Amino acid sequence: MVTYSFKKAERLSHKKIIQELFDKGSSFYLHPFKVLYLPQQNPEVKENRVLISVPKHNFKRAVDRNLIKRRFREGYRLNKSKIASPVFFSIAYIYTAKEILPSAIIHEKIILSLQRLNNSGRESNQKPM
RNA sequence: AAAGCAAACCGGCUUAUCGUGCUGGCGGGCAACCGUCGGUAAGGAAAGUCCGGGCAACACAGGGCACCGUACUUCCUAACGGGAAGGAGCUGACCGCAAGGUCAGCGACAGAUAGCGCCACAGAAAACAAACUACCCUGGCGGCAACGCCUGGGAAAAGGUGAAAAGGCGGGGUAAGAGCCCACCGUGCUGGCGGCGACGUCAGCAGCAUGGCAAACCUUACGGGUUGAAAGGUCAAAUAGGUCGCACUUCGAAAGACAUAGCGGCUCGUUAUGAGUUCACGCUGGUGCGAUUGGGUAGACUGCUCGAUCAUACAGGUGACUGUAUGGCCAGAUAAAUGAUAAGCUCCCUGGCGGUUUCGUCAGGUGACAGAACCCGGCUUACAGGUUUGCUUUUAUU
RNA sequence: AGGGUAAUGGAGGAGCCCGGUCGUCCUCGCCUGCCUUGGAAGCAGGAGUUCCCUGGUUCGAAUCCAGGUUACCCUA
Repeated sequence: MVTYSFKKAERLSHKKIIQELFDKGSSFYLHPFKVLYLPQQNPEVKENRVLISVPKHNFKRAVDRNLIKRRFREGYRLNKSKIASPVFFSIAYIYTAKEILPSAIIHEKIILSLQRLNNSGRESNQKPM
């Protein structure tokens, strides 16, 4: 059963975890995103946690920033089942494009980024073994 | 009917699938939470943060100075720099021979005889006025004369300069002139009447001595305590500390391993005094675990949404607004919910076709400005399109 | 959420408080000429600015007032 929900637990909101993610996490660029990720150490966490950030510098109006965040959340919600990694990640998406992209493109890019995450997830899982 | 302007109001709708925050019922779970069925979920500006108030904490004898703000009058209001009505002024239109009147619009509209200061350039002169040209008079010289030159005086009427030239216009008067005198207008003062008042109006007096700038300083009147939900309150991990207990170890023959004060490099060391123990000298430490405690960090909860509330009706008031009655509950997020996709409808625009004023139909496009963050009242700014009302213009019909 | 500062030739700055001969000045840059075999330096001359925008006050605004735009900074 594929669930399309997007609950609070799947959102990254703890200051310390975010700080750790930005300090230690790996990253890659995939237009229009910069993606940071870090395998989670806490064994109680049973799902991936994600945050989306849209710089105020690029989008002055709050309406535009909200629109991008909503399109991202929608795309992530529909495609998150494609994550097939054995470890759970903290993920940060930073929207680096200067213009507002349509939903279809954002969704497509999210799928691509999730596939790359899967690859790095297998690697990090094999290393400690 | 169309176009323009102004004001007020509105600011897409429906369905399907998936999903989000808050919340009620039921079921499951120790709990966190999960499932399910319901309810509810952004704006007219939520924006800019330009004013005002509530609320909260702290401060606070009274007065003055300084600083900041406001500025026609009366009223509305919790309050305001907001609003309403009115006054005076300016602008425009219309009516009228004119005097004037009506309508609409506009504005930070106190004081320049309280003081100090500034008024570039030009111009003779720019603020206790002033004689460049032209004007008038006296005297002298030249000349037949007209007149010219020089000296002394009168005079602000004319010229030109300037943003502004010292009340305006007309008449009298004069050598020429001058509020020097007079009428009207303007200005100032006094008084009567009307108005709560700004002010209006009438009468008298003053011959005018005293331009502008206060959005320069300033004066007068009135107002202003400071800080803002990151306020404030409650609970409270971790870490270090205080106290108590236990265990181990160290010192000592034993008691026991305490108290007070000072100093320093202040979780500790050292000095002094006391107390305990010993005849006396001397001695009066440390580690670990557990319990408890004050403050309080991370974090959580609260503040947090029922209110100067909304809708309707009636009443009062020219109006802003107020009162009464009945009914309603209308976001509470916090790395920050209110969305995505699809279809249809509707509105507007463009084009084609049929009718050819309205309209119908097909295809395509478009739907703005913009996202609550403690809450209200305003102001300002942004805005596709629509509705209503008023005014103006044009066309058609009667 | 609350608060502050700034905007002037191509670049940086002064001028603003207290309005006028201010689009004035300084440093660098640019252009032309001289000098040099040539270049640099130097010398002489020149061009270039809606003083962020829109209104208002005033005779007159870079300067005073109001509203707006943009940029930067501070408060956890």
